[in-house]
Amino acid sequence: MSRSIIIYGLAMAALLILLKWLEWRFLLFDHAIEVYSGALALIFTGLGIWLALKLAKPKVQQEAQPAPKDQVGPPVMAIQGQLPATSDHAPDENELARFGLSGREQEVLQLMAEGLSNQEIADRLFVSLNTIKTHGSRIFEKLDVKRRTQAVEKSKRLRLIK
Amino acid sequence: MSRSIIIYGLAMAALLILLKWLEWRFLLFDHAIEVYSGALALIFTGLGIWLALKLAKPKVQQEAQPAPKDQVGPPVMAIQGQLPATSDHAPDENELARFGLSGREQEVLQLMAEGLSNQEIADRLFVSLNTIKTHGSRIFEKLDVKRRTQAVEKSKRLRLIK
DNA sequence: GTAAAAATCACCCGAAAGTATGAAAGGTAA
DNA sequence: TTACCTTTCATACTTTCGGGTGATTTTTAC
Repeated sequence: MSRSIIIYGLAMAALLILLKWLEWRFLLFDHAIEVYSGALALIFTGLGIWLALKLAKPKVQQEAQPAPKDQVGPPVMAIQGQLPATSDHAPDENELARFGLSGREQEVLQLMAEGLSNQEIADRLFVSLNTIKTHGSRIFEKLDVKRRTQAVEKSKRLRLIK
Repeated sequence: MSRSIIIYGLAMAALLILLKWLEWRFLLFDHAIEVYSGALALIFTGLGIWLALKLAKPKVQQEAQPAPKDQVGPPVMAIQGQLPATSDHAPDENELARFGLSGREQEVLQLMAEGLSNQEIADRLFVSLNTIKTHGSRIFEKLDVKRRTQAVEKSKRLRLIK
């Protein structure tokens, strides 16, 4: 993205230099300025379109390698050795340990992932709403996310929960 | 869309006229041409961006509507058994049609699933927060859920989104 | 060209989520 | 016993979500 801006700047500089050259080259023309203007306008319109598409496109940025969906092959060999044979629906213990989620926190996270509200989770676990909020904050902190939706996305992607 | 092009044409004309006026007004400056060029470049870059945003909007999805005919063939069992012939990362068109989500709604839903807040989605799609809220309400209504977490859970389970 | 659908935006308001801070009880290990 | 962790709960506060309503503009379909 920032690269696009740099490229844009370079293109702008190059075109202005080109303009300068044209100015010197064809100074004779009376209406050169109009031609220049039109060409400039068209060129930079195109540049703008390109820029807009560049900037509007980038959608997903992955900051972590999604855990391979299949336990096949000789995986990239995790950060700290691992035993691959995890079942399809069992949380990855090693990944889990990486974030240090306590048992209760995992429970809450699981229920969050199922779409329950904090109040519903509190009722389900027979604790107060405030307690769930506290757990929630801890979870977000440990997973380094800001919202429950992010926590769910990340924990599912990393197979922390089923 | 065609109106956008007309507006673009008019804007270009107006700006060239403005340029002509500036030329007459400040002809004294030696480096006026550079200033003009820079201003023109910036203005038309902006115009290009605007144009791109206007024109590039309805470029992808759409035409997801032609399936009101409920060919209730294979869908329901798609949860885990064998997903229909669709690729692993492509939404299930049949399921999708069942809920009648529009193109924009699918986009918003996808971003919700990635953990973005309404404000972030609004920024990403270059629309207002209120618009995203409206889309959200429609999505929840169509999916028959109450919260975004539920919408994400359900749509992922039914493979409405990747 | 008109009608319908989709997309956009606004305002209000209550509910839910999340932050910050503090604290108390119980279990565990050094 | 002390130190630490987990779990529980509370109050106060800010932010985000989501419902309801109404509206305009743009696109698409006929």
